[in-house]
Parts: sequence; C-alpha cells; structure tokens
Amino acid sequence: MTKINDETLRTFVGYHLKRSFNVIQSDLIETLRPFDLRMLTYSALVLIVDNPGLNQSRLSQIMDIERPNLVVIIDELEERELITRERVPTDRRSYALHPTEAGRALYRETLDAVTQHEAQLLSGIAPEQLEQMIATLKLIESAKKGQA
Amino acid sequence: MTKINDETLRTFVGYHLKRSFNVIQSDLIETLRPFDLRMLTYSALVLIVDNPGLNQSRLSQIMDIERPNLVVIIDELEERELITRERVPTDRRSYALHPTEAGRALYRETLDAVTQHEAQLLSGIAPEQLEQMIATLKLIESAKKGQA
DNA sequence: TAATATTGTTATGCATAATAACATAAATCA
DNA sequence: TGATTTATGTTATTATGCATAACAATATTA
Repeated sequence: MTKINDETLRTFVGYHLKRSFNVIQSDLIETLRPFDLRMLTYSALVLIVDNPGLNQSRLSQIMDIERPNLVVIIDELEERELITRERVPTDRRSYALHPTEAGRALYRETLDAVTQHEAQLLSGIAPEQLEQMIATLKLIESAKKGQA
Repeated sequence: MTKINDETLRTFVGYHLKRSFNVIQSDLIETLRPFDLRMLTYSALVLIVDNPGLNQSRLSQIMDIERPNLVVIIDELEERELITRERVPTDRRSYALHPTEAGRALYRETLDAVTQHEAQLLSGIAPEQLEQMIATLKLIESAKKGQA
C-alpha cells in the first residue's frame, strides 16, 4: 500500500474545497434521507419558507441554477403539498411560491436535524476558525465573474 | 427587486462551501475546455503523471469515486493516448496506469493554465488567508466518517 | 482444495446542471 | 397605438458526477 501523491492537486484551492465539500455533502444526504429530501429540494423549501411569495425566476437566481432545473424541484414540493403555486394578479406570467403548514413543519424538523448533524460533524473544529473560513469563502463567492 | 433572504442557509458551513466551490468550478471548467478535459479526466491525468504505475483501484480511492465510474475516465484518457494500461505480471487482475509523452505534455500545459486561472480568480485574497482556510478545509476533510 | 476477496467491467439509475426552443404575458419603443 | 423586445415558466434533451448490483477473471485465505 504505497501512498499516493496528490501534492500537485493540493496546490489548488478548488481541490481542497471539493474534497471537504464531499464530506459535508455525504453527511447532509444521509441527514435528509429520512425526510425524503434532496439537497436542492431542501434548499428550495428553506428559501420559500423564508421568502414567501417569491417566484421561480428569483428562486433559481439565488439557488444558482437554471430556471428549467428548478421546475421539477418545485413540481415535487408542490405535489407533496409542501408549497403552493399561486398566479400573481399583477404579473400573470409568474407564480408566487408559498409554503403550506406541512411545509413549515417539515422546515422546522429538518432545520433541527441538519443543524445538529453539521454541528456534530464539525465538532472538532473551533467555531472562530470556522467563522474565519466562512469569511474567506464569501470572498471567493464574490469573485464570481459577471457580477463584479 | 426585493432582496432574497438566505440567512437560514448561511448558518450552514456546507452552503458556503458549495457556493464558493461553484465559482471555482465554473472557472475551472472554462479553463479546461480548450484542452477538452473535464474535472475528473484532468484530476486522473494529474494523478497518473504524479504516480505512474498505480492501478485503477487505488486511483478511484484517492479520487473519492467508485471504481465503476473511473472506468470511462480511464477509457477516455487511453483512447486519446494520454495514458496506457499495462497488465501487471505479478497481479494479472490489475492494470498499471502510465502517462504517455503526450499525456505528460498535456499535464504541463494544463497545470500552467489551471494554476494561473485560479491565481487570477483568487488574486483579491491574501495568501495567508487562503492558507488558513486550507488548513480548516483539511480538518473538515478528515472529519469523514468511516476513516476516523 | 474450497471459500473468500480483489480488480476491472457492464449495466443501470439518480442527482445536478446546461442549453435550445417555445407559449404566454409584460414592457418598451417608435 | 401597434410592433418589437423582454421576462416567466415550461418541455425536451444532453452532459456530468456519483452510487449500487452483478459479473468474470484472478489472487488470497482458510
């Protein structure tokens, strides 16, 4: 079992980001499984509860996905009666997305679970260190082309 | 254009990781496009050049993907004559992966390009700050379950 | 030798993500 | 006003990343 050398890839920030994200993502997938939610359906649910009445176009923007990809996500949430689509009288092209009571209830349940699982996973790391990292991650996020 | 509230998701480290990784990934995809490489084919090429002779099983481990998913990646690199598969006499189940001269040349070209693009993208961030972040990312990476 | 494990593979499916094309509706402009 | 352009949601299609089951060939072990 000779050790494999990944020092070249280690010179890239993106490599570290990807590997650590994989760890968190695996944990999140397991956490959401009992609720029958995927990462994207979960994100969408949270954003709809926190921003009731927003439309799909805005939601796809904040979620950083293309509008077509959001459609099936919203379909699924609506079919499970976690959210509603309501025609907007002032702009009849768009739908206002609202959570149902069941949606809000699931939001609360999952928020607890996800929060606790992530806290558990990262329990070995000092909170200040995580805060510092988040500050740096925000800088990277804002380095995105076409928005500077 | 009322602003959308994502403060709930912002409480998760994973959310920040994903968003910032998306930025870097987009940049990387564009950088690799002229070389007709995807993220995974690029990673595999780098690891094979840096670890000539390793087999697919080991490579899939370090790349954190399942063996079946590596097969098509290796197929593609081999078809493009960037690497070779050679039967190992001492273990006739496995193949030793070696870069060709063309593979090594492409490695050098792309390494330059990728390094420069990432440096450019992150040029607004202090190197020490990035180093600190990487240290934290390594901690997260090692928090993976089933390896502690 | 028999049972078990490993390596590479095929087939399959799910999740995430991008693009083109379109109908409907709204906004703009000339 | 009418014509053009833009925005919203949708369908269809494709690429990419990732996981599992099942298998043949080979190695290991008990």
